[in-house]
Amino acid sequence: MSTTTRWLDPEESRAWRAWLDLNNRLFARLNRELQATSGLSISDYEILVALTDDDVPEHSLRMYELGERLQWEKSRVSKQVSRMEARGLVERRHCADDRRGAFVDLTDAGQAAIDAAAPGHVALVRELFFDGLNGDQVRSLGRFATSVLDRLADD
Amino acid sequence: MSTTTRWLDPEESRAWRAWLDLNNRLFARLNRELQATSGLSISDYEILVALTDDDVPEHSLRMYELGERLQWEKSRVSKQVSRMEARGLVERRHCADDRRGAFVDLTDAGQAAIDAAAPGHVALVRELFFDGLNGDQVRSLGRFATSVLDRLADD
DNA sequence: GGAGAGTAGTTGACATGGCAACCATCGACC
DNA sequence: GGTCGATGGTTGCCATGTCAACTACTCTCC
Repeated sequence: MSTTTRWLDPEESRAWRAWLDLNNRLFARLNRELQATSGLSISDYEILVALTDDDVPEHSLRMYELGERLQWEKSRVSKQVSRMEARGLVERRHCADDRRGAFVDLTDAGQAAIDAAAPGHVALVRELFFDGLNGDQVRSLGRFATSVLDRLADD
Repeated sequence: MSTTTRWLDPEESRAWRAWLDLNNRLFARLNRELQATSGLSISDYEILVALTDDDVPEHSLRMYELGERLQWEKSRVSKQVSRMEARGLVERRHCADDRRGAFVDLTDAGQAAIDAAAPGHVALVRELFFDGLNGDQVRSLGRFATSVLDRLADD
């Protein structure tokens, strides 16, 4: 506690600031673009992607499972689903087995929305993020992300 | 527009998801920690860091300059400063030269808050982010961030 | 079969961000 | 010196996220 702080050296400081800056702008840009072209927010998009994942039968998930997959708070899931339900992108359905529970079902409109939004979104991610990275760099980035996630695991 | 979408391959997809996940959790963790140990949010912290930067005379900046440095919307700066002013961390001061303008001054309490918060915050950034990166990797991460930022520049 | 712990989901209070509209002032130009 | 576009800042409205409390079940164990 009383140890002298090891501040970031200039190289690290630059890298850290660039990282912060990068993320702010990247997400802001992706969000704006998504909003402008398809009326979806990043959060909408993430829900829709989760529901259209290959291993999701019937495009339907329990609330809590959605939360686990996205690593979201349950209240966040609940509110996001409410907003999207109001716009007709998903529907809640009561769970017969567990009367506390609820399913979230993708609607046709939701499917249409993700179909319309995905190509442009992926293209932008590619353009901004992956262009200029070769295979090795993608792998090393992946390793780095994974190693930080490991250190974050003890939540 | 009618071109077939080039979806992300499995490697890219993993890297992208890991990246998203990483950022969510990293920022959440840094925020929680900062909040718990010093009662500051990341946004508070960023403002205080900007005001205590070496090249800032008198720990005082014009609102618009704060916005430029942080790359924040002006309304965001205004609101954040209001909240921090209410807690005594900064003060607004009228600008004599330009009667539209306002300075933001760091208060003693603000200085004390950043002094108290910085060591723990930096230590956590180091522990979570830089540990396990050698100098080469830091540099290559920095280059990557910079290259993406360039592509984002046309905002 | 009933008490109590745990789980699924919702809600309310609050902090935060973005966008657009607004006000006041500045500055350039006639 | 007056007009008009640009600039600095604030505000309101809305979307989003967190945390903590609350409801309603389910499960375990006696």
